This record gives sequence, C-alpha cells and structure tokens, in this order.
Amino acid sequence: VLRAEIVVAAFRMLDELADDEALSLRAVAREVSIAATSVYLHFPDRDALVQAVIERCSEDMLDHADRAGENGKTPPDQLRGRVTAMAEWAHKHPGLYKVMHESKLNREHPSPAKIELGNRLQAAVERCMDSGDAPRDDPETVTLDLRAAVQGMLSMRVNEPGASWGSVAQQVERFLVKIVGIGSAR
Amino acid sequence: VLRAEIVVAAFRMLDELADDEALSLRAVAREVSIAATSVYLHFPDRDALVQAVIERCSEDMLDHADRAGENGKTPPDQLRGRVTAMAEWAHKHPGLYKVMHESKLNREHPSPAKIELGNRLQAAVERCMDSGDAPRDDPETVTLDLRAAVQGMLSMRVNEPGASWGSVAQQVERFLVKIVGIGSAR
DNA sequence: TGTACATCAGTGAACGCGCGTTCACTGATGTAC
DNA sequence: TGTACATCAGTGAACGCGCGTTCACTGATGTAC
Repeated sequence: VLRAEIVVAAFRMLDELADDEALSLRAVAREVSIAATSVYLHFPDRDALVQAVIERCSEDMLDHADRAGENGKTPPDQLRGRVTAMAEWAHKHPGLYKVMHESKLNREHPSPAKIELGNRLQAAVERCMDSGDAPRDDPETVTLDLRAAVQGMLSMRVNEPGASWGSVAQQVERFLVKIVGIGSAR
Repeated sequence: VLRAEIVVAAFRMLDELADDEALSLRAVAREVSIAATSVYLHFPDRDALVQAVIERCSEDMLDHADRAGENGKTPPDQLRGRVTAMAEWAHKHPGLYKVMHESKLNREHPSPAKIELGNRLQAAVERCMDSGDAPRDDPETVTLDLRAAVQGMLSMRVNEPGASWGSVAQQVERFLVKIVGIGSAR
C-alpha cells in the first residue's frame, strides 16, 4: 500500500469531518483496508498524517491560483483570477479549508505553500499598482486588508453555509475596487 | 451546585481549548468538583452545555458592543466603537471566538444574540449614511462586506497569533474608510 | 411537638466504545554463494 | 540450479485511557397531619 493512498483517504475524510481533531488514524486505516499499525510505516504519528494532508491542500490551492493568475491578460485580471481561484477552491473543499485555516497544527507548523500563496497575492497587487490600474499605496498593507476580507468572506460562507451571502464574484469585485482601488482614478 | 457554576467552568475551559469538540462533560464536572452525572440535572446532554456557553458569549459580546456604541457622539464614532469592541472581545477570548464562529453547533443552532449583533451593526452603518458621514449605498451589502473584513481580520489574528498583523485600530480604521466610506466626500 | 411520608439534588458504579501507540510476529521477496 | 539467509512491508493482539450516558441509589429538606 502506497503512502499516497493513505493521504488521499485522509484528505477525503478530513474534508467531510472539517476538523483535524476528529480524524482518527484507525478510521483512515479502515478506509484503506489496512491494519491501523501499518500507517506508522509511513508517518511517525497521527499529527504527521494530518500535516501531510494540509500541505497537499496548500500546494493544490497554490497551483489553482497560479494557473488562474496566468490566464489573466491585465494585472487586474490576474489578481481577480487568483482571488477567484482561491474562493472556488474553498467552495469545493469547505471542510479542508477549515482544517487549513483553523486547526491547531496549522498554527504550530505553518505550511510553506500557504506562505507562498500570500507572497504571490502581494506580487499580483503590486503589479496592479505598477501598471497604474490601482493607486500607489503600501502593497503589504493593502494585501493584508484584501486577505482579511477574502478570508472573512470564505469563513462566513464555510461556517454558515445556510445563510444568504449573495454572489461570491460580486463580493470579490467589491473588495478589489474598495480595498485595492482597482478601476479608480489614478 | 448552581447551573451558573457549570457554565462558568465550561466557559473558562472552552476558552483554553478553543474547540467545542474537545470539551468533555466529565472534565467540566471534575472542574466544579461534582459527579459527572450531576451535569444532567441542568443540561440534557453535552451539546446543550456548549450551546449555553456560546449563547452567553454572544450576549456578552453584544453587551460590550452596545455599550461602546452608546459612548460615541457621532454616527461614525458609534460604528467605530461597535467594531472596536467586537475586536477587543475576540482578543480577550480568542478560544471562545473560535468556538462561537467555527463550531458545528453554531452552524446548526445560530445564537439569537449573534444575529442581533449583525442587525445592530447594520443599523450603525445606516446611521452613518443618514448623517452624511458615509456615501449613500445599499446598507446590507456594505455591512456584509464590513463584517467579512472584520471577521477575516480576527480569524487571522486568532488562528495565527504569532504573525505580525499590525495595529488592530489602524486596520479597523482602514476598513471603515475603504468599505463604508467614512470620511469620503459626500 | 412529633411522626410519617414525599420530593428531588446529587451520587457512584457500570455499560460499551473508539482511540493512539507498543510489541513481537509473519511471510513474501530479493540476494549471496 | 539450488539453498541459506537477510530484508522489510504489513499484521493482530494487547495496553491503558477517557469518554457520554444509564441506572438504581441516598440522604437531606420540606410538608401534611
């Protein structure tokens, strides 16, 4: 049995559970039809398995954002593409989005891919300023505010899926206009 | 033993655990020096106890926001006061903030006080528009965006307390200017 | 005032459960001669 | 080609643990007569 099979099963189960603490090593082993002890051949302990899943998620999300960013022709399109891709990923895997952002493991061992996701978002913001599509401002501060808004938007939708939150695309657009200043007079 | 003692102990423990699933009825009983079964005299089951704590939190937060709002002289001051009070509450009880916003119980049985918190925030936004301190716009949409930004700001700070997020007051101020339009030309 | 009884907050033992992790093991595959 | 041995992915039993909930109970307090 490959290590990848275990990660895939854990990935799927964590998405349903939406809570890293709720995932049991034994349940994963059961899912893969393996003795519980066999998991230890690939991971030193339960937490390492969860870590591996989180890292996989971050890489996947980074990948989606990069691809969407490359498709944009203008800097604002690239930025919008990145943000939209992140929102789509969260909408597709709400449970994993929660695990990625809210679990204790994330706090202690931040995933490299997640940090890179932040860096590239800031780069996209800077490109908008350089091209004159957004007013010049401190890129770090603007990106921080944009990230907060987007994370809050997703957190609300993921944690209270029943409520009526309106269109994601429109809310993203408002954030780009209001926070980054896309489309405003230069 | 009073019901209140149990709630207070659970309140304190949940703030430390920062995860509703991690709170065990037995641990609460131990904390209050009571037989585990005695908790059932006041609550039908474990979840009801957690619910009670969440409701208490929401009411407390609502209370703080109301008081801070009443201290403001102008509508923008009132709005700023409300938002700042919410941020302060979250900073004081990060674990409970997580439980309030991220737990499964919250999703299934939304707390009345939390809904009221949202309504009164919107009312404060409307007052800014009425007084001409903010440009007229759809209050519901503006409030939704403001809530998302604030929730994201707090979520980032609560879930990754180690990072350098800058001043809360300044970030709140930026949100009020950029999202609500406080201080912009009418 | 004294006695019998009802009420009811609180108890402790017991249930069955799933968990993470350890340990000595098995049995197939590959290698050395 | 045949034999002895090493390697090592995978196993199953066992450990001790804390959990939510049930059940029949106790023992103090209050009430009725």
